[in-house]
Amino acid sequence: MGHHCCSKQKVKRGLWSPEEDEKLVRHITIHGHGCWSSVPKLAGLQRCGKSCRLRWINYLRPDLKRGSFTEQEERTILDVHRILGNRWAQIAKHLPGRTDNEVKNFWNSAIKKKLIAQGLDPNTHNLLSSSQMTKTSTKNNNVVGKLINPHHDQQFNSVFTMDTSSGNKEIIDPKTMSPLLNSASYTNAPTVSLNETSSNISTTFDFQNPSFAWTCRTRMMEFSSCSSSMESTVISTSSSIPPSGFGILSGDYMWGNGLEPCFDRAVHEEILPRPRPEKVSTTEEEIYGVNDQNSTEINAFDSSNIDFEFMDSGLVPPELYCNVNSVDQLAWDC
DNA sequence: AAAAGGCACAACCGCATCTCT
DNA sequence: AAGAGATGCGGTTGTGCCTTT
Repeated sequence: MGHHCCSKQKVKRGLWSPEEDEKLVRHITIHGHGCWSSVPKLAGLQRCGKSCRLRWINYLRPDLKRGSFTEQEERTILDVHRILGNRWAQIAKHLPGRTDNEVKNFWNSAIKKKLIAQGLDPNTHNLLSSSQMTKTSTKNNNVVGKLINPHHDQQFNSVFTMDTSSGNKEIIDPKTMSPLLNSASYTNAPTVSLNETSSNISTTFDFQNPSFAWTCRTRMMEFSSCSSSMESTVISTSSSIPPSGFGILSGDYMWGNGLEPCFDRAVHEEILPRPRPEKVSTTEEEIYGVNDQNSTEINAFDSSNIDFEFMDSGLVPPELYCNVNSVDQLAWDC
C-alpha cells in the first residue's frame, strides 16, 4: 500500500527504471518539481510523490557528487557527527553534493565500524563502556582513557588511546583531539607519547606544529565522585598545564590553524561558567574572550599575544599560566 | 557450480514539523 | 485556532552484487 498522499493512486514501488528516471528528469528540468504530490501525475509516473522527491534528491539532481567519499569528507562527517549526532541532513549540508541518505549509509557501513574497532562509542565518540572497554583492551592489548572533568561530572570530548605494546606513540588529530583514523593524512598533527608505571600512566602531548609545543601529563585514577565507575584520566596539576589550560590551548591551537575547535563546547561550558578569579589580570579577556558569560559564542583568545617562543620550549607564558591556574584551582576544588 | 552470507546502496515507512486555508 | 495536506527527516528494510563456503 502506498503512502496516504497517493493512496488513491495505483503506485509502483521498488527500484526505479531508467525510463522512470528519464520521465522525472524531463519533467523537473522543464517545469520544476512544484508540489511533489502532483509530480507523478504531471510526469506520467505511477509513483508516490514522496518517492519522486526522494529519487530526485538522492539520485537524479544534477549537482550531486558521485563516487567514494574522500578522506576530507570522512573527517568532516566525523567532526560534525561528534557535535550533532545522527542529524544526517545537517551533516550533509557540510558536504556539497552529498545527501543525507548517502552520509547515513556511509556512516553505518564504514565509519561506525572504524570507531567501534578503535574502542569508541559511535554515538558519543567517547570510550565504550568499561565492560566493552575491557573486551577491547584484552583483544587489542590497548589501554584506553579519557579526559574527564570530575567537578562537573561531564566529559571532555577528547579521547586518546595508547598502545602499550607497540612503541607508545599515536597521532592525535588536533581538530578533534582524537586518534586519527588515517594518521598518514595529517602531517601537522601533534603526537602523544606515553609512559606507563605500575600505578600511573603519564602522557605527553607534543604539539610541534606549526607554532608551539607544550606538554602535559595525565595519570589514570579513579574518581568515585563521577557519574560512573568508569576509569577516568586527569591531567596532573603538578605539571605545567592544568586541565582547563589544556582545553584553552587546544582551542587556540586549532583556531590558530584555521580550524574550528571541537573542544569548543568544552571550552565554553567548562571554562566560561566558572567563577572568575578575584584577582583579574590584564590578560583575562584573552582567556575568557568576551565578558558575557551567557553568550553562546565560542571565544578563542588572540593568538598574537601568546609568546610562542616560550611555548616552543615546552612551557607556558607566565601570565597565561597564572590565569589558567587560578581558574583551575577554583574548578577542581572538589 | 550453487547456495549462503555479507555488504553497500537504494528505497520505504512512520513520525514530526511546516504551511496553507 | 485548528485541521489537512505537504514536506523533511531518520530509522529501517529491500535489493542486487560480490565473496565465501
